[in-house]
Amino acid sequence: MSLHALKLAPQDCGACPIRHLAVCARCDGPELAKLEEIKYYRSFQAGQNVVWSGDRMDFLGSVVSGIAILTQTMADGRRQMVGLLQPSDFVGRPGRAIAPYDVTATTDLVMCCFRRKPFEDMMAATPHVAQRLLEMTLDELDAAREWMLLLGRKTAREKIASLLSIIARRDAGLQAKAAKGPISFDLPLTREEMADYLGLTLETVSRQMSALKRDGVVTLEEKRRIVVPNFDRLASQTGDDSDGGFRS
Amino acid sequence: MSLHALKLAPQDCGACPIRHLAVCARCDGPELAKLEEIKYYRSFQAGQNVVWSGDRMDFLGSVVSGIAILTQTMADGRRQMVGLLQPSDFVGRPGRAIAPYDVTATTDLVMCCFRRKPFEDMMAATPHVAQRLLEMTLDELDAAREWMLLLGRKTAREKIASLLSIIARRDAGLQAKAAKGPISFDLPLTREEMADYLGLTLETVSRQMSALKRDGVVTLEEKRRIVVPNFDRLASQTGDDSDGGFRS
DNA sequence: CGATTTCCTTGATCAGGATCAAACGAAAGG
DNA sequence: CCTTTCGTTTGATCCTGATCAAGGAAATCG
Repeated sequence: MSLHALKLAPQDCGACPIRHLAVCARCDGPELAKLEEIKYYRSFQAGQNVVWSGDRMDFLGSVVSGIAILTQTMADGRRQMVGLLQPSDFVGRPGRAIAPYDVTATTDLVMCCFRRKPFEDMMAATPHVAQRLLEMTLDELDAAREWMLLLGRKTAREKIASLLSIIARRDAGLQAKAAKGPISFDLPLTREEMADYLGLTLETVSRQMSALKRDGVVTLEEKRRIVVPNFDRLASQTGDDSDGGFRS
Repeated sequence: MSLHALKLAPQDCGACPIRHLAVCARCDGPELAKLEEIKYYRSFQAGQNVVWSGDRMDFLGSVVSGIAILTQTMADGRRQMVGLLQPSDFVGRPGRAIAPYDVTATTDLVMCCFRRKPFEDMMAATPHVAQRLLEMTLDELDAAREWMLLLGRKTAREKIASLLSIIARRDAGLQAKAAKGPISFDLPLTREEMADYLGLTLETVSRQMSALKRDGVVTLEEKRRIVVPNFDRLASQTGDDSDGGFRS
C-alpha cells in the first residue's frame, strides 16, 4: 500500500535517496524541476519483469530501491545475466526505444521513470544530464569488462567468491566498512540467477557455496543469509589480488 | 617514413577517414578547429604497447587506422581481452588518467591523440563531444554485454565462429556486402590473442579453427588469411540465431 | 647459410564443471 | 491437513576444453 502511495504521490526530488548518485545528480534548480515534471514512480514485485527484450520502452529511469537484473537469452534457452542494477543505476538508452535485454526485479523494486521523449529533448538541450549519464555509462563499461575477465578466466570458486565479495562490499559497506568484524547480508539472487550471472550451472553454484561454507570462508543461515567472518579471507579467494590468501 | 611524416604533419580533419565516425563526428567549424589545435598523430608498430595498465595517460584519442586490443591480466598471468579497437574507436576516459587496461597495437596503428587537459575542458564547455562520446560508450557497453554472453555461455566452436563472423562482417562488409559470394579477410590477431579474447586456450582455438576448416565452413590459406565461402553457413555456427544451421 | 624465434598444429591425458538424477525443507495452496 | 511447488543440496557420471608435450613452417638474425 505504501508502494502504491508512492506511485500516486512521487516524493520530492530533494528528499530522494539517490538524488546525488543518479542521472539527475548534476541537475539543480530549474533542471531538477523539469525532471520532476516528467517523472513518475513505478513499483514492481520481486520476480516481476520490468521490460522484455525486444519490446518497446516508452520510459527510461533509475532504480530507487531494490535490485533488478539484465539478462540475455539465446535461442535455445541458455541465459547470461549482463548486469545487476542497484539503487541509482539507470535503465534504458536514449535514442533506442527497443530493449535489448530482459529487465527483471529480483526484489521488490521502485523505479523513477522519465517519459522518453521529453527526457531525450532535455538531454539534447542541457548538458548536465548527458554528462552524468556518460560518467555512469563509463563506470558500467568498466564493470562489464571486469565481468568479462571473471567469465573468461576465473574458476567456479573464484567466481562465487567474487560475486559474494562485490555484494558484501556494497551491501555491508554501510554497516562495518573498515571494521574487521563479521559482515552479513542477504543475497538478492537465487542460485539459478547467480549461475546465470557467473556463467555456471546452478548445481555448481550450490556446490561451491557449500565448499566455501565447509572451508569456513562464509557461514550460511537460511540459504540466503550470508555471514562473512573475515572479509580479507573472502577477498583472497577471488583471484583478484596477488596473494593467494596467505598474506594479511 | 610515411608514418613519421604523419606524426609531424597531421592531416587536415576534413580529409580524415574517421571524420564522421569518431568522437569528433558532431563537431564542425570552430569546434573542429579547436580539436585540430590540440591533436597530434602517433604511430605504433604491430606488437607495440600503446599504454600499460596502471600507467598515467596524458592523452585520449581515436584509432585512425589499424587494430588495437585492450587486455586485463590477473596476478598469476591469466589474461582476458576486453576490447578490440578498430578505426574510429576511442581510447581513454575523461576524468581518469590512470589506464585500467593494457592497450596494444596488433597491427601497425595510427592514433589521433588529444592532450588530456584541453580535451577535458572542451568536453565541459561544448556538448557535441560529450554527446558523441556517450553514444559511442553506449555502443561499447552493448558490445561488452554481447561478449559476456559469448564468454559465459557459448561453446568453443560457437566462440570461434562468432569472432570470425564479427570480423568478417566488418572487414568484408565493404567488399561484398549483400553478395552471396565468398568473403575473405586477414585475421588481425594471433591464435593466442584470439584465445585471450574468447576465454579459451590457444590450443583449443587452433583445434576449432581446424575443425571449421575440415567442415568446410572456412578455408585457410596462410594461417591468417580466412576465406568464408558462405557467410550464412558461418553465421549458423555462432549460436546467435535460432536455426542450428539447417535453414537458409 | 644455419640457428633461433615466433606462431601454429596436433596428440595424449586430465580435470573442472556440466549433465542427469534423486531427494530435502520451506512455503503456498486446496 | 496433505499436496504441490520452488529453491536448494548432493551424488554419479560424462564430456568439453585445459594441460602437458612434441614437432612443423616461416620469418628473423647472426
